Amino acid sequence: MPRQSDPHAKIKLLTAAEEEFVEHGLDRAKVEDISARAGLSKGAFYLHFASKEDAFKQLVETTLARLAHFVDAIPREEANEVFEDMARSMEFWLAKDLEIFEFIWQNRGLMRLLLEGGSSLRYRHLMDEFAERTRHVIVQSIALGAGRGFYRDDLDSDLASAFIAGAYDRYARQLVQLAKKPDLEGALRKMQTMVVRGVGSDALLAHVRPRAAAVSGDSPVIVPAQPVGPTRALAGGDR
Amino acid sequence: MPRQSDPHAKIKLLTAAEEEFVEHGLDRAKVEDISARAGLSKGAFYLHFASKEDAFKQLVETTLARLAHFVDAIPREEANEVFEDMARSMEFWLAKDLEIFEFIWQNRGLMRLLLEGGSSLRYRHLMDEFAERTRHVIVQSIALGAGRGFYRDDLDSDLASAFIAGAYDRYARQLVQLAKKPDLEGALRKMQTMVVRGVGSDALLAHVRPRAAAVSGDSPVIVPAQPVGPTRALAGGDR
DNA sequence: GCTGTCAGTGACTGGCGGGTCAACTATGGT
DNA sequence: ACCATAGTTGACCCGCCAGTCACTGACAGC
Repeated sequence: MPRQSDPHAKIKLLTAAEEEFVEHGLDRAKVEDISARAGLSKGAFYLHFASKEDAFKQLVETTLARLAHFVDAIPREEANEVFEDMARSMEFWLAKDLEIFEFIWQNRGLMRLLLEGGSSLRYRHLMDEFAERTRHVIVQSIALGAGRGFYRDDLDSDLASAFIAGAYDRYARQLVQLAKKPDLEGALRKMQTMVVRGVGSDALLAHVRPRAAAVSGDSPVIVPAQPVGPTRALAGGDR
Repeated sequence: MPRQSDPHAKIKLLTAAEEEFVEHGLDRAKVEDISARAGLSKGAFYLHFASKEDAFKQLVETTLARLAHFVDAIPREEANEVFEDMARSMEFWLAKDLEIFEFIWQNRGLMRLLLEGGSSLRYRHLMDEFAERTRHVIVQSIALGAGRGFYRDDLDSDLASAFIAGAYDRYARQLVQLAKKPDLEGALRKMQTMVVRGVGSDALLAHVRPRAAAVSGDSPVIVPAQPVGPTRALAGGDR
């Protein structure tokens, strides 16, 4: 049994590959550069991966799988009776959001690549699949909340989902660009407040920042600079 | 003066190029395929464009310039006194949104490419520039509205902008995927309602779907199927 | 009809980079 | 020491495609 293979080789290659993909996108990342960055040769790369795309797929699939794991857990937990209580329900969702966005932060390089689409059009389906799967979980999860009068009854479900998804989606896109980790919990709490104001029933709304806002705790920032208006739609429309 | 050039050649090439770019992305679109689709030869392509990227830049730049035109017009129009009246102000914004989304619909092929990032990472800056420019216009435009008490004073401006931009951004992404043109005005009106509920002051809120919803006109759809909940973030998936 | 010009052509070139493999090297067993 | 085995290397091969250019032929003017 002569010569042992470097047990870290594959990990080093995956790390290097992620960095190169994030920097240049799938198409323009070069296998030579990936192996060089890992301190190995081109040949070594092909000992561990069938092709450049194979490495990419492994990266993306494992990341999305781990992300999906958080989502898949929801239906089970939701059978719980906490959902009879709106306040506790909101806390549950907040905790879920926090878990998910924490993961996004930790994997911000790859997530940025996926969200910004540097993975060439042929890989959109991976993201789409994940999205569809998530949507399905959400639909069944939330049916409960709907029955419990959590939401306004005059909503257009397509638009409301665009509305909610858009807000969190955009925050995710913003997050992966940051250099320093922000106060995730505070941000998600505020986001939840705005979303609930937008689509929640009056009953649910009562559980959100009960009355006046500026009491003490988590600094409701008053910012005259860059106020907000009903446009900015579009593209990277904001920072 | 021998031989006239086909006056439609460049237009045919641009059209074909747009289609190929939309289908395959910048990197994988082939100049041969573009010219073939235009019914011309590869050589003809290079009579009109310095390179493949040149054609791409021309397409993107002209489209973004036309889009920016709508946005740039806002500050001038906003000097108007309609902005003293909240209801008229909302109608103004709605009209603007409609104009912009109408344009997006008409150019959905290219917009899809830009939003989904099939243009290789090196062209993000074009979109980013546009976004930054838009942001600037919005900031100065809305400063007015803030002074007039249009918005809640406990907003975190970064998050509120993510919230608003996200909603419209997501709707744009959804729109460019559709095969059939939806009722844009109805959709944007509902979106505005949700957004205003999320960030508007109580005063502004009073101008939105005054009281109960289901009166007559624009069908407030009640949809038990796929209800909506505070999740779906993320990529197409939303929280 | 003849000629000069120039839009348009498409075979060809060059190089880039994904993927291969014969040679090389480190290691453990005898 | 020497061999057998398996990990590692990087020069090489080759397909692909952006970009070139000598050539073709349509057309205007005479």
